[in-house]
Amino acid sequence: MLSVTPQEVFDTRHRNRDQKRTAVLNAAAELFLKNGYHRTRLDDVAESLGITKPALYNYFKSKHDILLGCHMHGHDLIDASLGEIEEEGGDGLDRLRNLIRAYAGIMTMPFGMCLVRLDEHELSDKALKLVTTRRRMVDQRFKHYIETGIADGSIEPCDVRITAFWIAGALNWVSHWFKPGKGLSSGQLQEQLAEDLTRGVARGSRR
Amino acid sequence: MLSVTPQEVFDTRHRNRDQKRTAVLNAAAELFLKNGYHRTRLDDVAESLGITKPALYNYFKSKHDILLGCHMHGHDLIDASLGEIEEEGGDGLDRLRNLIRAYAGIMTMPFGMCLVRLDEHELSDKALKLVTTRRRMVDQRFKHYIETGIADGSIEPCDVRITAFWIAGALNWVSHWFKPGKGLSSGQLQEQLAEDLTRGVARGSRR
Amino acid sequence: MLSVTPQEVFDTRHRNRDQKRTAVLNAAAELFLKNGYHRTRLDDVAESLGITKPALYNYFKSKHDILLGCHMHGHDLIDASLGEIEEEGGDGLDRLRNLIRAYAGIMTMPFGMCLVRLDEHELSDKALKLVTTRRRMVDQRFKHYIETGIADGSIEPCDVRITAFWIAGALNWVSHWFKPGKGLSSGQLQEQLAEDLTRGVARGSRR
Amino acid sequence: MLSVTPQEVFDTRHRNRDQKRTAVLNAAAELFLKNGYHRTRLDDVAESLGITKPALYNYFKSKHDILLGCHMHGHDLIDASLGEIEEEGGDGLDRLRNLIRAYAGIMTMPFGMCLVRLDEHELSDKALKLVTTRRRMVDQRFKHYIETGIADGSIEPCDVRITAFWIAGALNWVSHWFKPGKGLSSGQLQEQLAEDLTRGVARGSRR
DNA sequence: GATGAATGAGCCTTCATTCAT
DNA sequence: TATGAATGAAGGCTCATTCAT
Repeated sequence: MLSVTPQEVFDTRHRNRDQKRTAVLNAAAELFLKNGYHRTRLDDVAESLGITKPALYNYFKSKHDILLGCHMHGHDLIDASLGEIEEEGGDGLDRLRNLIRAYAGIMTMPFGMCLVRLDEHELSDKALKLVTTRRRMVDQRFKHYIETGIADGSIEPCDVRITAFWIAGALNWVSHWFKPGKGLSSGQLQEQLAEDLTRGVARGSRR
Repeated sequence: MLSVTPQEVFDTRHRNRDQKRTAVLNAAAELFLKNGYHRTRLDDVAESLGITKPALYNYFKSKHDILLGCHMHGHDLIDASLGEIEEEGGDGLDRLRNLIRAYAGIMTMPFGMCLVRLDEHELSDKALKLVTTRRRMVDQRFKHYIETGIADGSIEPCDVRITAFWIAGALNWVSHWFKPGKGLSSGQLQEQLAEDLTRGVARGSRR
Repeated sequence: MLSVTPQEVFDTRHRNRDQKRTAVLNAAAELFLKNGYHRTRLDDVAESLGITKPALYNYFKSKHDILLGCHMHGHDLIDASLGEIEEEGGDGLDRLRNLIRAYAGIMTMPFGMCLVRLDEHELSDKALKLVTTRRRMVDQRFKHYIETGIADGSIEPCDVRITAFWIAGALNWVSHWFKPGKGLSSGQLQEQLAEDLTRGVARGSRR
Repeated sequence: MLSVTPQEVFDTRHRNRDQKRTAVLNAAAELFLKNGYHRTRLDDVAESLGITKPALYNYFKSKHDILLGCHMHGHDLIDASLGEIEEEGGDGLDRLRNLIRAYAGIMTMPFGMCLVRLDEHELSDKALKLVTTRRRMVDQRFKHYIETGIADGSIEPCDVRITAFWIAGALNWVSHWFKPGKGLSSGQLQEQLAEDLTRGVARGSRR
């Protein structure tokens, strides 16, 4: 949680530049998710921050750049999680479950949702390559843990690519239907999915 | 396969209206998926059909209306499948597997992909309601079959809502990664997913 | 009154061409007056006649041409009246009153209203010249009768141009406020105006 | 007279908004009257002000809105006159003559001409209601003064509605034929019409 | 750094007119 | 002659971006 509201960030003149950048991204992500990238005008973003449109250009060089920022921020969240999971160790199945937990959690947060719900066609070619690369890294991690699990016997042999995709898909979709404060909490959901999505995958699940 | 190319449909002045409407939708869906809704100009759609932009207005009353048409067409495909599945019968698990097969197949086809990959924010309020209603019907079907399976003992008791969502999510995501002619065929994928996504759900899957 | 409705005119194949032209003009005039020239599409005109748009081009070569037709028809009505008034004779004041009566009557009829209420800017240069010429003829007639009246002593000396214009203006304006079936009838209005507009003009009206 | 030309108003970035709004209206009114509303493109209006089309949208939200602005400005002129006339007092006939003078003057000015010569069908429904309401207020004033005059004996009894309409019509028509610098001046015209249009109306004008 | 104003580029939509049957 | 379909031409409006203060 921020200790100041996004508007307050802009209240004082000489506040940290990164803080302001983040405030812009937060405001933009919220509006992009609510109304779509195209239906969100920079005026809307600026207004929600209590500043004016041209001021945004002090922190981002274009609207596309803000969109890219949202994606990058989302991926930063994922990467942080990936690091923690590695540190925690365990066999392939353990790590897969930890990844599912972490990824599911991210999909309940605005920047995580951005990764799935915002139209990637709006990214510039260069930006798209960046995003695609990072996305592949995540896919790789899913595959890697599955392969690890197969190798160490914690996971039943399977088509790794398909399995990784359907698990990732099940998780990505969370960003479309999860509503905070309604139904399960984010934490409960993480546990549930870690369990449900690995039940048919874990060793011994096949008769 | 069509017996005529999209361009040929417009070769003769007087041809079946529905055929032309469908040709427009096909062309639009392809471009929307490839380049995004916004980056696709009506000129592009028209050009790919060998006609001029205003001619499109003989078949659709706006660009938004074409988008809605894509969604409706996708849902028509789903609804047709839903009918067939009902006719086929079986216990809850059988039906769920049939639904997964059918739905996975649809997600490998352009109009199915449209349902997932095109930004719904571009739909008018009225159109969005239409789409949302039909989408809920599909969600309901997933839940219904799971409940049926629990009742008839073919499926282990579980959180129906969550289970329906993660299965649907795994399937929807197919529209993002499936590339025809690369890897598994659509048919193979359907079988694989029908098996994989129910393994942890079917009776006896829990020790 | 027509003995057939406009739609019926087009029912039989080989009806008089002029009859069809007139039917088109009637329909167009009504719509032009009701909705304005620009807001009236040729589709609307065609629909009100029970035919299709391209059929109109058998009788008029453009929408502008239809507009010109309305103007010409209106002026034909005036010219016919002018002829009758000349035949009737009388002194300048008598003729002026007859002119007022006739002109007021025409201003209560659709084609008369067209002359005043339709935007002349839509006429082509050539058409505008035609219309302007005929309009000047009418103005001339007003002036001529006033001059005649001054010469023969039936009308008090005055600024002929101004007088002609204000009388014509008073009459033209009828086309904006006259509603058939409400208030005075067209005939009563003609008498009233013939009296009112000449009271301050006739000999002896100045003390 | 303006102390700056219309173009100069837009020379500096930060100048009184109202001044710019008025400059837009002036430019638009001139072009609308000269070429008609439809044949005037916003590009034309912008060009005549030395700015570009979208800049107009800083001051008006649509082309229709500019048209409405012209009408409103015209009515503001009238309303200002109506206030002065009331202050000046006099009997019904005096006031009617003052009204004729003022109204005739307004009909020689661009914004006054707009009220009569621009096609009201281009106004939105809402705007049309606004305009119609104000127009009725003016009509009411004509009627009111005539009634007052009849009551105080300065005007002969007559059909008030018809009389008001023909006087107003005679005046409105000024906007169609008056050319500044040709023939009578605006002031002379006002006097002439105040005299001419009341000669047959004033007490004692009927024998 | 911030802002009010202005711009450039683009695209949807309309509709009179024409074409092909 | 009549029509369904197609087109050419045009113009209003939006909005990300830049300019000038």
